[in-house]
Amino acid sequence: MHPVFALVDCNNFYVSCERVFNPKLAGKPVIVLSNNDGCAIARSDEAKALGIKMGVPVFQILNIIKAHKVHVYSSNYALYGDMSQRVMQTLTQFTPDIEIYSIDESFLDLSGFSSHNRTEYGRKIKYAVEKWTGIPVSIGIAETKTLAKIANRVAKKSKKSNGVLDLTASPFQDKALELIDVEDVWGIGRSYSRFLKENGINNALQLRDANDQLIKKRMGIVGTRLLHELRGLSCFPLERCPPPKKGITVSRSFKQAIETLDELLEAVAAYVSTGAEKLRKEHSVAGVLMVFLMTNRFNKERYYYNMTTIRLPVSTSDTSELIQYAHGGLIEIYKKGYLYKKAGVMFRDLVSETQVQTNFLDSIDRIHSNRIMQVLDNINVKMGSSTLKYAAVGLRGNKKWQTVFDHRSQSYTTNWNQLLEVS
DNA sequence: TCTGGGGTCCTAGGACCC
DNA sequence: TCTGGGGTCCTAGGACCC
Repeated sequence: MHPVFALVDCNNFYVSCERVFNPKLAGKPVIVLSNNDGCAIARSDEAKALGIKMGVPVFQILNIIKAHKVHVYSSNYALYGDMSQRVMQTLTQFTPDIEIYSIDESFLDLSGFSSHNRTEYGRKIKYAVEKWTGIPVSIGIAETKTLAKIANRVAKKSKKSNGVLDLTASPFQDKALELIDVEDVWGIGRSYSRFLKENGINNALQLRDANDQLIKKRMGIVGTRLLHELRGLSCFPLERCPPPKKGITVSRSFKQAIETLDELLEAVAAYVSTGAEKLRKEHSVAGVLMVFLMTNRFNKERYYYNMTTIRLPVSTSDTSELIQYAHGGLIEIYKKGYLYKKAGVMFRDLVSETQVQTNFLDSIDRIHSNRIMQVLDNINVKMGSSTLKYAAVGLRGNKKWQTVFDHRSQSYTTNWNQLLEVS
């Protein structure tokens, strides 16, 4: 029997989250910005209609923002994460066969439903999510994940489908595929779409019917699987429980460029702190630590990037220990005389904290340091993150590297001090 | 002047070994 | 002048995703 997937995708998710708590934004152009209020990363339909592209730097669209009174928000990940959980919880009420694919998308397994019930069930799901969370969603249904993605896209576009489209055994499947530009197919990015267009393949239908050898030669096994998926042969099963993370990265662009090693040491200490916190939340320890720093990547003159890899003698999630190693690495790769714009740390070779390989030369009291980390995490959870932090992060406020969010909405759902006022 | 962050998978090539 | 072949492991870079 063929599997059947539904892809539930929140419409303009970050914008929709802002709208839930500020209904006046309905029907108006709204955008949400990346860190440091740098780029537009979410746009309402009205903002898209104004020609605001995904990822465009804000300074390039200031005139559009002004002329059309676009509402601008800094990103508020605490809020979006919380709203995401509510949406996913609602979906779980409908089926336990769910794969949470990203902050705003889930695949559901609908194989058990007969074909004439699926659209109706999709409508029920859509209605429930909107009613219980305030977030509008679209649902695409098909035999493979790739086709479900396409169905979802058509569902969003076409008035007739009204947000839910079942493409399984549909006489309109070819028409739907024809509507989808090849660059909008899941798995086709800039480089592949250029190649495909050079070969006269412009939409999903032409890609489905393309020559296998041509695709295989340029896109390898990835391309072959993609063709299978478009032809209705499922290659990507539903992943009910996500596999454990392979790495954790924390990196930030600085608000202002910095030159001195001292400031970089502070920034890196801060990134290690958040990373180690994430590590402990996952109950993992890292075997490898990588540190990198770079100048502005858009300035080709005087560009510098460097990275170092540190194998830790004993896998750990201890903040102060990791800060020490990271500082060692940073000193190694720092070069004087550059204007640095970004730095970061990566934890790799993660394993569960229960299976740490101890080292016979290890001189650290790990039971003691584990207890300190627990106390630290507990206080920061209860009193707000970074209530307690390491001196290495720096005590002065107003740091050049610190990320800014000048247009942030309140943290309606996650902070007691900022509950929505009802008037 | 101003340009996000965090992931995964695949592949090619080098190092090393027998 | 001739100077193997094959396997594994690791890494860097490319491509893609949200």
